[in-house]
Amino acid sequence: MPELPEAETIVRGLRRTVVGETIDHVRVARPDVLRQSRSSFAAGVIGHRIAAIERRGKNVLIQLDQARLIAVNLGMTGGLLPFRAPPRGAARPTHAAITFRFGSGGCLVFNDTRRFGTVEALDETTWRARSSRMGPEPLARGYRPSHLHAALQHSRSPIRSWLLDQRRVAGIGNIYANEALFLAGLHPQRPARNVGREEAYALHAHLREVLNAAIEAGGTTIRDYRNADGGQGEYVRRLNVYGRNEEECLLCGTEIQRIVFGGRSAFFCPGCQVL
DNA sequence: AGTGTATCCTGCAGGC
DNA sequence: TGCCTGCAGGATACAC
Repeated sequence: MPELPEAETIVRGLRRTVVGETIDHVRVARPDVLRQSRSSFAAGVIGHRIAAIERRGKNVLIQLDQARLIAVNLGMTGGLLPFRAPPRGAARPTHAAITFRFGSGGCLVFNDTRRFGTVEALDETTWRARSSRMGPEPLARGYRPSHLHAALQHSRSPIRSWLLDQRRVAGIGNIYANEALFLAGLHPQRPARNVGREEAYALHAHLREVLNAAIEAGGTTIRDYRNADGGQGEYVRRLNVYGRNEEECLLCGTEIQRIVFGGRSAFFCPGCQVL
């Protein structure tokens, strides 16, 4: 589910609600989302204060005191829901996997229907090593079009697969990869190394444009995704190709096509994106 | 270095 | 109504 814009929306919501809270207790309802034993996870979080909330790619980072943090990968259906008091009745999350209880009486729930998400307590050093294996942040000021162009030249893989690889660029998933490729006029199966300078520059600009616009819209809700307030992402209204197969291209009227490669659906306009 | 396939899960839509 | 198939914002491991 959540890509960079959805993770960013969640991060912004949590900054307003859970920073400053102290974790008094943790309930692990679904141990399979942990990447470590229940006991080392509990030992790594209990008694710690939440100092800040950050994002790296699609991961939400809950920064704790004493150089520790909780790294949350949201997977396909994961979400982080803050509550001022223990939720009752209809407000209760449907698939609570981990619940962090605060000294204030509030709590933070990692809710994940399919449980492809992961939650892990780490120290900063371990996280930094992990983070160094991920690609650059596409929205970072220092990430230039020339960097994208240069990196593309090393790979024969289809550009859509290249964009989904978190080791190459961090945070891009299937929705925004497809949308940016449409705006840049690039066929999803175009070999990365064949993308010319001008095209790479256009892709860089459209990637940023799509990600920024999606953040502004609060993300994209297809079915599961909800922000920290339970609201939906409005970017779904601005999708040009994702999920629009057999509909007309909004630019040229050609029928949007769906193909499958790399185990994922790709959506494109055969008129605007010629291989 | 690629690709295809399978795996981890649940839920929903569509066809019959 | 119910059963079946296919599909899903992700990540990884495997064989070829």
